[in-house]
Amino acid sequence: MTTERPLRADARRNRERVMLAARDAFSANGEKATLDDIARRAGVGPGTLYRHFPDRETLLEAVYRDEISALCARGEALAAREDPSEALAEWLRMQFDYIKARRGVGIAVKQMLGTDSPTMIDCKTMMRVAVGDLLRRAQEAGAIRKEVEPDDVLRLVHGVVMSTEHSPESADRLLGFVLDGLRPPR
Amino acid sequence: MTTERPLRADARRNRERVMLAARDAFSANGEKATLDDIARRAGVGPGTLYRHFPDRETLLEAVYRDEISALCARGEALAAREDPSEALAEWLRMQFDYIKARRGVGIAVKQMLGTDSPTMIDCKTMMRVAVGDLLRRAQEAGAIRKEVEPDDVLRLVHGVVMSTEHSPESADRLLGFVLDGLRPPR
DNA sequence: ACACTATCCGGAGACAGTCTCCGTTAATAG
DNA sequence: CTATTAACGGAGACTGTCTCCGGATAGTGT
Repeated sequence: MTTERPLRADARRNRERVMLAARDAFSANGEKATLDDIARRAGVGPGTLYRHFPDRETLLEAVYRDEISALCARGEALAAREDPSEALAEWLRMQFDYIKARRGVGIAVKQMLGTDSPTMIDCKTMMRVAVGDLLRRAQEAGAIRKEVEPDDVLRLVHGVVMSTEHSPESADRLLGFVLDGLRPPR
Repeated sequence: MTTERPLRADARRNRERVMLAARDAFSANGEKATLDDIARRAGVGPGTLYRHFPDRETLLEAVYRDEISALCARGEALAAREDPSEALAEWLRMQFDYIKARRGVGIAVKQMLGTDSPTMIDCKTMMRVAVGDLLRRAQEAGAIRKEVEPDDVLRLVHGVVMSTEHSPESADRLLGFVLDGLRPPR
């Protein structure tokens, strides 16, 4: 067990600042935001940034994790809905909105999606749990095929989101087709 | 009209070499292949590489265009098949194989998919034509909904390919769902 | 309030990759 | 064979990533 000392006040503050600046920079400039620039915007030196986040990837992961976590939390709130099919669809739509708003983050994360870092595994797990719940309800209501798995849904929606990145107007249309494909063959 | 002088023999040869080296490097190392390294592998100086391809993007586009072109040619051959539904499915499967083999190229291209460079527009057009033909036949055979457009198919398959990049075993499964979603609601 | 020290800050700079400039080489025309 | 000029290739400017360490400061004990 490593002794978990709490961060010093200034350290915590700086860490927070960097993450905010990074979130904005990645959202706006996508993957080509420079780290030194993020440090400058955050009002800290490059050294400080790199101490908190050893490399580009770590910083990106931290930002991404925050966002995913928020997304999953909103998913839980939806679980209470009466119509399970609509709840699932609504959650998927939320993901679209997220990607639209944080376009750059998505792209940047995409590049390192293969890396099985603990953070990434965490994110995937969070997502799986969130969608799993909504999916199960929709299946029990007979709106979705029994053999569909949480990962299937995640991958499909992820795929549609990615491929409609530059043509958002067709996103709903495609999502519609995909959802139709998941319904039980009557 | 710019006078189109034919390339000098050595220039043509070097250009070819660079493209080969680039294709291999991108396939293997993905987006992080360095251009100077590609030049070295191709047996030319960096200056030569940059004269033929002013920047990273141009080189990538050239490689990509070649591959897409080959893919479309193979699509035409499929158009002769008897079963149009199967021909379409087969072509989509070919795309999977391509991406699997040239993983890095795909990733790298993804990052600049927004750029509406002439080359990219060309590639999209080629693809649209290729899939349009197969799609129309499948629709006439009643295997696919009438309202589905070529772009829908391209985006969907592109999405599935992207999102199963790291879990190829589920690609067929997902493609199956997607195709089901495109079939006429009976 | 004061001093002490573990912790943290920040910027100079090492290193790597992208791309340019220009003197040299060699393909092609006459 | 010579002249012309397209093309070569490497030295190096520039930019972004990341490291190192002297100086500053929050937190702690007195």
